[in-house]
Amino acid sequence: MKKPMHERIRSDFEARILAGELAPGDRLPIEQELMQHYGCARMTVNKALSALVAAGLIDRRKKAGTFVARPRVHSMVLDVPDIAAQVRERGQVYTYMPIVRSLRRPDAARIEETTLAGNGALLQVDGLHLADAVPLALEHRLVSTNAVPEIADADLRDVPPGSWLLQHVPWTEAENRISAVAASEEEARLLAIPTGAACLCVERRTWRGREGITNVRQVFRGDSYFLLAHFGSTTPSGGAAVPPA
Amino acid sequence: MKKPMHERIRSDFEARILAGELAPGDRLPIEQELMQHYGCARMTVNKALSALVAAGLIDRRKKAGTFVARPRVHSMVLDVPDIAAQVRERGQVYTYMPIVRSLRRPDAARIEETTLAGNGALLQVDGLHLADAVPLALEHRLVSTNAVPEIADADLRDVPPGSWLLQHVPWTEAENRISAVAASEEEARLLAIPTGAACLCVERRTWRGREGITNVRQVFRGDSYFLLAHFGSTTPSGGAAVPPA
DNA sequence: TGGCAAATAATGTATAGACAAATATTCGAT
DNA sequence: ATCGAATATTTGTCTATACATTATTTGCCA
Repeated sequence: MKKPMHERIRSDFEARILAGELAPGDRLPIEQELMQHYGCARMTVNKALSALVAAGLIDRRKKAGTFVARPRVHSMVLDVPDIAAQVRERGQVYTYMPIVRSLRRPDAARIEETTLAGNGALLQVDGLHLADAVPLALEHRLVSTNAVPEIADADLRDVPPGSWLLQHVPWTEAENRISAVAASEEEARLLAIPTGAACLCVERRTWRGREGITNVRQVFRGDSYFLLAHFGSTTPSGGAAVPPA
Repeated sequence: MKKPMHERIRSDFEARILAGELAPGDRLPIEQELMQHYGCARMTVNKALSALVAAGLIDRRKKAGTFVARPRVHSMVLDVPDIAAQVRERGQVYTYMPIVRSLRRPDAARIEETTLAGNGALLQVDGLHLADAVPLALEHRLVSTNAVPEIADADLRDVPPGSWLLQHVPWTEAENRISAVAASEEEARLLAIPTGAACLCVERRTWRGREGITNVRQVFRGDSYFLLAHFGSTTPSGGAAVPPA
């Protein structure tokens, strides 16, 4: 319980804001009052309030004062799946089935391919993720050989390329686009579902600094998979896979 | 150009880390060296590095030093949208069309309803979100009147209940379940899509402390909507809606 | 009254110094 | 050589003070 002073001030106000005791728009005491109330220096108060600004809980304006911010976006933590690990965690047998592996030039008609490849080549790796021998997700991946030249020699027959990349290439930035799509005829055949069935589609792009590393599109059977995102103190299990019916 | 010193130090290292010049695990100079290099006081260096710690870009250990953090693989930030704000941000006209509003006892057969309501009543609010008069999402919401007694008197004819709740009730914990579903016959009719079409489904539960506030299920037209999740420093726009074709 | 300029109140940044806390390293005793 | 204690290094916190910045308010003047 011997938290530092600035942390105590910070969490005090965090708690009061989250509890609704301080409503959006309410004004907080000025730093002078707070340093008297807590019996500390102004720099200490300032550090606490700066942290709340960084967290988006309050706004501060010179001469005007400090105010509780209006909540805008709900930023939540999304647990991005490592499919293999997740399936095994459920006690199922995970299998990866390679479909396509080809080293090629980017298709000039596709902007995202030329953007990713730069002046180099692309490795395309398609495959199927299975849980207990039942298709779970179809993966289509492009890797920039500029960013990851080693991958041309890697053995990707048993290891899914996502796991291989995680081991070998650190990334600094990533973006996921999550949508619902109807299974195309080919996707449906590979996933053993009817054409047009609802599937969860995750498209992820990964960078190191400005340089693109890999783009991947994963199509999950809609009846077998969902993603979990949460916000708060309790940290439940990560993303979750539901066994195919 | 006249950025404050601590901000200059912070962004310097942010840039070098994101560019890959400083790789995960690399050690940064100690504060003494940095204050000499930048010609400033140690508190200023410390403030800059503290900000990078808060951003998750570096780790610091006493006596050991400061190191570039390994990117957390599993968790990304998901920006959960306020639908109305998002649609307006795209320059479209947002409309909310109420469908059902009923104050009732929880259905004893549904565990999630009794759990949410406690010993109080439930307000059920169903409605349709439209962008430029085209259906975008169908929303089914339950609100605990124990947690939010004021909502019984609120005028929810024009304001979607999600926006109203955002303004009036802060929450401390939330969980999202994201999946792909096929539109039921009724959903398809309201969304003006074929029965069975792929839709993105977001089911969110929200708490303040231990007390449940609201459960909501939003079904988005799959051809019109996706979610964005992000990891990294550059913070682009939040979740995004695509105009219906 | 209206508009512009000065005063003022609040936050923002920075300093030098001090001590606390944690942990890697060194050194000593077994 | 091994374990444990002492030491040194590095970050963490806090203070008291100073001046800069900015937006609000006041007040003067037309």
